[in-house]
Amino acid sequence: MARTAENGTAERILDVAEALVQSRGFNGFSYADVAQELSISKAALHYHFAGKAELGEALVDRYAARFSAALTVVDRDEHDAPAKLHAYARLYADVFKDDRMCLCGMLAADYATLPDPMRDRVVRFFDDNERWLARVLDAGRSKGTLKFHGSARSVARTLVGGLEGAMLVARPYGDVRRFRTAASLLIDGLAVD
Amino acid sequence: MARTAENGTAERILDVAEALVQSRGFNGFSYADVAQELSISKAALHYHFAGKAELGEALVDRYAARFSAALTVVDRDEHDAPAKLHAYARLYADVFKDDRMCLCGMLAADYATLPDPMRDRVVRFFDDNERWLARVLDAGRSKGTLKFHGSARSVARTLVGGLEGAMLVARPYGDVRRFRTAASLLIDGLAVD
DNA sequence: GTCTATAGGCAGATAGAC
DNA sequence: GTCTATCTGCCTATAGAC
Repeated sequence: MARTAENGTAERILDVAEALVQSRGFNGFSYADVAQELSISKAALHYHFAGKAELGEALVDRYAARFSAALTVVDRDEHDAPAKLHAYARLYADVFKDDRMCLCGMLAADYATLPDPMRDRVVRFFDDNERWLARVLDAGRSKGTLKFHGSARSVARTLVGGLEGAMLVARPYGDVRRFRTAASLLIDGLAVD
Repeated sequence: MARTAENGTAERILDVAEALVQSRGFNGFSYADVAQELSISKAALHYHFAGKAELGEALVDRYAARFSAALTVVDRDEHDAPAKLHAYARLYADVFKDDRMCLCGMLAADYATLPDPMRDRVVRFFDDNERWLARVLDAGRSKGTLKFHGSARSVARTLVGGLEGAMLVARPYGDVRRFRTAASLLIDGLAVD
């Protein structure tokens, strides 16, 4: 595989940084936090990621790639639109652990303070999600398994916002059920009677 | 009125700090930012608010009081449930200006890093909102002007989350219409056909 | 690749004069 | 009430040894 040894460390840095950003926000964690958690020096972090901005970019890239891969799996495993939507909501619910919320939802809150390259990536994440959802919604309406008013794109945006917001508000209560109930209501509202 | 002169400064501090927190988050602004904007010294800020934590508490208190007062006005001016819900959504839309989102939505993102007194106030804000909405929803269902599945409390939570999330996601796009479209879809889904 | 040491800046906060 | 001056600590980042 000719894989260099540094790969392990970079991944572990991303793992720790990701958890920190998801729970504390981009301005709520430091290189020192990551270094301490991994028992390495701050300087070592700078070897793998030039600065916080570059670490942030890598964070969103990896998160978006994983999410995209998960959507591909959903497309492969679920064949009707309602099932795809429930699987989609489950992806969000899986994120909701250890005080975490969606990485990009958190970064949307931090948006005003983010460097441009990170901003672009966050917007692209939402765009990709909306596109995927709009496709599922359109297919469901055509097949008669879903019904809704307005454009598929509008409903897709409402769903993304609704799920992100459900995580945001559920987190202070530390209660996953709060998220799941909201997610179910959002999606069941699209079911045919 | 026997109102002391310091009142003006404290209010202006709160105004500036509020705007900063709503756009940058609680960890994204500093006493120096507020001081510079008002052309006063950081030490002057500490005279009015002992520390950042106390400033944060005052911020949420004032915001919650204003929101509560606005809900009272809605109750007085609007008499059917659908109109109240639309007025409620308008309160949110009014907040969405100059890169701002709901103060408590932003603080929900920062929740893991907040001091306890601020946490309690944020949760209370959401509780109050849910209680008000649940009351409106129940009344609307009884009167036959609204229809929905599940408990009024669950739908209330879904609405709060949906609206907060709609702001969160619309902000990176700097597009109020994105928020309004989502808000309309959420509320129109409760209308009787 | 990882370390120690350190630079340079900004954070929140305090002391004491006016 | 507001100021200047200052403290302490943490932040991101770099230099240079191993």
